Amino acid sequence: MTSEKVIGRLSLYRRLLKSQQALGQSHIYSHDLASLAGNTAAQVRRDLMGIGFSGSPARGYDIGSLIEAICRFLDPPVPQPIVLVGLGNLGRALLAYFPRRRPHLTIVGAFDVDPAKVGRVVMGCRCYAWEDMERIVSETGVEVAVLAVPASEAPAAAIRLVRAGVRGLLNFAPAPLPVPEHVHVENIDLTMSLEKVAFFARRGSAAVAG
Amino acid sequence: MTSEKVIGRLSLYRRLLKSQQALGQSHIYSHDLASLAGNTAAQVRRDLMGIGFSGSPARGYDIGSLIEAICRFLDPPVPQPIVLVGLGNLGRALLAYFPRRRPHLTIVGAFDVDPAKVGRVVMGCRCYAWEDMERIVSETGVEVAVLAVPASEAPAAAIRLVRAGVRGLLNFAPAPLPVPEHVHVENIDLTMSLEKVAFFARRGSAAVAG
DNA sequence: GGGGTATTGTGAATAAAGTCACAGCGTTAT
DNA sequence: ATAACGCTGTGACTTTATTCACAATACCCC
Repeated sequence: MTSEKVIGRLSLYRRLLKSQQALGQSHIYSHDLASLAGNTAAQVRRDLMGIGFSGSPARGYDIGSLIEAICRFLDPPVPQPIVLVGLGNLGRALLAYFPRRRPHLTIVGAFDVDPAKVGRVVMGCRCYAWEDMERIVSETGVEVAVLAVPASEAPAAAIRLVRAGVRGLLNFAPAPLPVPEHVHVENIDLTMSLEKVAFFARRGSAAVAG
Repeated sequence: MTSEKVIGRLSLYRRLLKSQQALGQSHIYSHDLASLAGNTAAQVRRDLMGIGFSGSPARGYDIGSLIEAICRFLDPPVPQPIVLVGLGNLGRALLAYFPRRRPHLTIVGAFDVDPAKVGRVVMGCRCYAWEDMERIVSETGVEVAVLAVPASEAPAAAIRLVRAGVRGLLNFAPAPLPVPEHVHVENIDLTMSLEKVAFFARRGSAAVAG
């Protein structure tokens, strides 16, 4: 009932709600949230039903308490540290992209094979030695890693991370990761996405995908 | 029958097949391709059925002709030019990531609001003036754009691109794009993906998503 | 206060995606 | 030759995801 897709949409709803809140709105209808999120009112209502949140027929949903409810549901009870593996162009862009200190998800360090990068602080994030990865990850209890290394390095890095206790990987390398059942892998395959867009741009198709 | 997801998997199959080919293999079984792709043999067979490709019961699929068949299906008949909009950290990383000259999809230029970047060549790609976007895009017949601008700029940029003839957008900005029906938008929402991974890392769930 | 209105919450229906399972067949071994 | 094997191609089925549609509800206006 709380599948992969629902989690993604809840995260999206939260961000949209925050931006509406910043605009001064206090309530929102399923219909309006749906049009911001690019889906249907029925889906919004069902998703919110899934986390047990109720609105009022007259005012819709209270934005403040809805954000709070989504946070309670999505966020870890205690802040969750994350590491970035690979400080190439993409790794640096990701550091710049993610706010230095998200409330509950913080990138606490980076690793790179290049010894020249070790010890340096890039975008406010310190780079540690490649060999120390297992030790640091397991000592600090990191359970989520972002993999931004070349495809050839990705499988080996994933194995090392999993051995050190990682249970979730955000993988930008176009390579299958040989991880055990209990590890969640989210692949972001840029080439695939670009090819999909190019394909559908030629067809007259309308779609919005996460 | 040839849905969004199938297209994504075909693109993935092609890459996996190419790498197997580079390793010297000439044939592959649905079972083996599935394990590379992280799905099931039945799904591989059904996907290939969708593009009308047949293998042999004894040898499986001929890798060379399968790649060719996927190319015929996925690739544009004539090379397709692409523009990158936004030359910040992420834009530069994307230029570095995509091979300078993919066979059928080539990034032919970039745009940025920053006048200091205009005229420069970054990662082998020339940056043009922000104001010239409509003109250049429509004159060169570009139909696909990669949006790597801040969320606040994305909707306006999307509108301008669509007006200039763009029919497909790869959008990295966490903002809904107000585009007409016929324009295909593929959203890559990094924050959402990271939150999903963090969420499932705490559960004991196994999944692979594109 | 009472009727009208617009919205929520949700069971039921529909659609989409993925899996099963088996007939058919080329290959190989005997 | 012929039998046995293991794969593909595919109809039927299962599961998952989404939409429909409507009763229940809170509010507003008169």
